[in-house]
Amino acid sequence: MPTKPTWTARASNVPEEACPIGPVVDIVFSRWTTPILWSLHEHGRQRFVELERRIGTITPKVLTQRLRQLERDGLIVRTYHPEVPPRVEYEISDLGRSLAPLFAHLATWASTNLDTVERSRHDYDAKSAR
Amino acid sequence: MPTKPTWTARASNVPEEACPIGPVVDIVFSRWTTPILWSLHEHGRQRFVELERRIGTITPKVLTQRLRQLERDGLIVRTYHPEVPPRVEYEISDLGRSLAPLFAHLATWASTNLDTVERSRHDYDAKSAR
DNA sequence: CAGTATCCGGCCGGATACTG
DNA sequence: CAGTATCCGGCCGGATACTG
Repeated sequence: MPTKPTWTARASNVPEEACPIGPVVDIVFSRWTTPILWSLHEHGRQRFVELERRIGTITPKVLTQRLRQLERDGLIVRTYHPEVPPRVEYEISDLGRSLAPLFAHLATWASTNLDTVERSRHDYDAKSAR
Repeated sequence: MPTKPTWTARASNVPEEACPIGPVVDIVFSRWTTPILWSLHEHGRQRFVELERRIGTITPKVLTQRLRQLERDGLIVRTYHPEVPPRVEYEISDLGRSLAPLFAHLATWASTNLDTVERSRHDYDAKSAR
């Protein structure tokens, strides 16, 4: 859980000025969580290696860390099948699924405004150059 | 711009499996951006020190970095008044303001589900302990 | 298969001091 | 006031090798 301590500290230091969405951002948008949740939501229940391959550039160590975090937060469910070789399946939970509209909202904002951001960056860099 | 290279790299390596909300997450939810945008949205145009005090635990160096990033992305507007002493004002842009519904959505999700996350964590930790 | 163990580099953010 | 310059520690994530 990457930046959580930061938010928590800030919230406790200056409670009245705390950004109300701080804690939830740490839960939902910490690193690798969106591709993992997205993959689980799109392609359903998956094994460890499937997720690993689908995400592409994540290492097993980090994937394990993120999956544990998401499981602890209740956003995914891990099922262990005691077979040989072992089989483990991950699926999105109801709580995780409840994020779908939010993600859709974000995707909509992106498709509408991402090119505006791009243009802004371009203009800013052009001005800085001269 | 903190984790951007990561997302970009992943997207270019495995385009077909890329999480579509990756890039926008880096823009909107990179560190300190939500409290800055929130403060600017709630309290209107503010000077550097006002923001610094309101956010509470951020250092000037980091605040400058984040403000520059947000300005470059077009989410805020910086106005420099050439006086002595200098006066600089920051305000949220139309593009930044367009994030308000999204933030509201996030706040709603948080108020509905944050205690579920808390309970899940508690249960998980209790199980791990034994 | 589904991870764990170790090592390691880079980067980010904090602290501190200074400036036009 | 609104920053910049420097230094520095910690942490996170990647690479690699290994295991029940």
